[in-house]
Amino acid sequence: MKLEQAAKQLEALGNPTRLKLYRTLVRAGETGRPVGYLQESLGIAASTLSHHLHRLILTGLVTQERQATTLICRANYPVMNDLLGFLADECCADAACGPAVGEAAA
Amino acid sequence: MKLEQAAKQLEALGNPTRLKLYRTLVRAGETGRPVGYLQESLGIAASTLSHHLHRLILTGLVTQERQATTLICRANYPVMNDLLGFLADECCADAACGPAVGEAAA
DNA sequence: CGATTAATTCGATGATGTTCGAAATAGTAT
DNA sequence: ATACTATTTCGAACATCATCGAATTAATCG
Repeated sequence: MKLEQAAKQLEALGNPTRLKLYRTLVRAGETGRPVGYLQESLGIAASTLSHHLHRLILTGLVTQERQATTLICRANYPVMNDLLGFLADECCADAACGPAVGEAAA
Repeated sequence: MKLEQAAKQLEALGNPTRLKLYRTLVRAGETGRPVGYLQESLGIAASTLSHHLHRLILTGLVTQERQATTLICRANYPVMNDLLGFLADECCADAACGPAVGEAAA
């Protein structure tokens, strides 16, 4: 059931700390950011960050790759596009919506 | 801070029951749906539905209008479009994303 | 191997969320 | 006013979440 998956991803983004975290990664692009950088950047305990990262990774919104001792985190853009598509599809299934939103699902 | 507002809306949609509820309203269009209809449709206790509706209304995603003894609920499309715009903006601020998503923010 | 750096897991605590049934409220019609 | 329908609020039980510090694991380098 696709709805369950979408709900999990929305819930993952529906926390201010995680949304900031995700935004940071999205803005970082393909380069990604090391966990340590994110921790300093957000100013939270390493264990708390690890917890939030884990949740984002579980939903597929974020990926990790090791580089020696540091872990590089990256936003998973296709997953976000799927989520936007789901929302746009739901939004425009039967109803008239704002301009151009339907395009996101294409 | 716009991010806090977006996080609240995402959290509101990030629960399977509420996402189903919201989807039903979105598909109903401007006609909307009475609370009683939604309750039967979702098969949950009236008090539970009322709780979820309240959360959606607090974030601005849903509106209500009285018609005699029944309350008509409607999806608030502009709010959803703002949310999609926020996500698309974040997504495409510095990074290359999938096709056409940038259009959702226009 | 031993030391060092980077990040996660563990364990605990307080806060918040989900759900229900029962009781209360809002609105209408007789 | 009374009765009736539609919905919300209340109170409670159980589950999940957010956060931290301390202890642990993973990976490299001397």
